[in-house]
Amino acid sequence: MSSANTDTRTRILMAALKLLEADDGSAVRMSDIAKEAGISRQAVYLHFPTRAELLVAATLYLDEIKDIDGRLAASRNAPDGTARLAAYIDAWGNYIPEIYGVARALLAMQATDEAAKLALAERMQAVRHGCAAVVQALGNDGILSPDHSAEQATDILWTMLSIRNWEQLTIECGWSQEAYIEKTKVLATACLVSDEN
Amino acid sequence: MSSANTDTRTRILMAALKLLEADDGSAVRMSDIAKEAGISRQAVYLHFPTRAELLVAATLYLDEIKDIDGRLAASRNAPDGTARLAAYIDAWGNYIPEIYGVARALLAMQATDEAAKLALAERMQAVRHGCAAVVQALGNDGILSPDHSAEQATDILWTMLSIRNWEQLTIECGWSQEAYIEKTKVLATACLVSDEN
DNA sequence: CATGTCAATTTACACAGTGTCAAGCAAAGG
DNA sequence: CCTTTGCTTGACACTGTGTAAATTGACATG
Repeated sequence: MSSANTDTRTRILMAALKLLEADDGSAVRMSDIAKEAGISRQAVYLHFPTRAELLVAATLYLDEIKDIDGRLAASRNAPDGTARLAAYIDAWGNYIPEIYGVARALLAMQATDEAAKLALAERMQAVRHGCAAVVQALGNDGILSPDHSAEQATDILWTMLSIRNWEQLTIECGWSQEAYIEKTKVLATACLVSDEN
Repeated sequence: MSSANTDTRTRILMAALKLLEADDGSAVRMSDIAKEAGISRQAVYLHFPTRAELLVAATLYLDEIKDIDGRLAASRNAPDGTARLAAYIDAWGNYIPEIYGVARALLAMQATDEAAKLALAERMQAVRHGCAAVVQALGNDGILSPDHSAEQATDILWTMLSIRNWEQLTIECGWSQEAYIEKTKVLATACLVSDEN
């Protein structure tokens, strides 16, 4: 039946997420996921033809659970460009640690697997669209730095908000999540908002 | 003989670098390197016990060839903090594309291989030291932004100059190398240099 | 009740890539 | 001439992914 089908599929995804959120995300094997889900390794392949597709499905499932769309959408209600920038950094920046385990596995896979690469690129493009909207709002307020075109400003914000940068600042440099958020707001403002005022 | 030994070892490293600089760096296998060097796969293992150690040796060899130390040292002669920041971004930023192939392979390996991870971390710490020196110079000139401690400023510059950011801006966003260098200078200045003056 | 279907199982296997091991060979140097 | 050094060939173990075939158990429908 379709519901039992969905249950097993969901169990696999939950098992994958649980393991990916543990310390070493990239080392999760199909057999580990199967064991965690309480089914055979081959049964996993009945639901997901490849490891890459399982990981992609896991990220989509995670987005659904965490309601990333709703959280990012909240930043669209901010009254002006500056508030919108801050709200977007809050929403996305605080989302990163929740998806880091899965993202890390996907990030590692993209080096070798084309499917993983495309899936990740697609998801990152969604973030880029959010950045473009923020830049647009800054432009509408007339406070976008004249140093950059809208396109360049989007590239800059998108790069500042990359998962890799979050990883480097929090995990490698030891910044707290709060410090990361606050500093990123300050830096993004310094880079994108014109200072005459 | 020791010289013949060194010759073969060097041939292996040159072969590895040649392949790693080609399009898909992470897919270079031990057998590919052996073939390129004109020796058997097993002979490679006589010189390098693991793939990770070969890659690490390749980066060290590349640094030697490209004289990274000399190039980074040049920035130490800059007259003031601002010039030193610009010189450092010039030196390191223009070095990145030359080592990108090898760096990418090492970056991909660090997800699974502890040796690769440590080697890369060590090399990146060298860059971080350069960043710390630049921040120190800015501090001596009294123009370091009061928003950040010296440590934080170092973390920020180091993160801005990461290979991942170069990759995202030039390869994914399509910026030219010149644009990357110029923009990075502007952004680093906006983030680190206090604007009262 | 018989039949078909569908999920999942077990077992087995193909394949790629890393790393190990053993035997042998060719050249240089005492 | 004999030993050492550097490399070769060939075989093999191991891990992890993905494929395939035969089987079981549940359940629904004629």
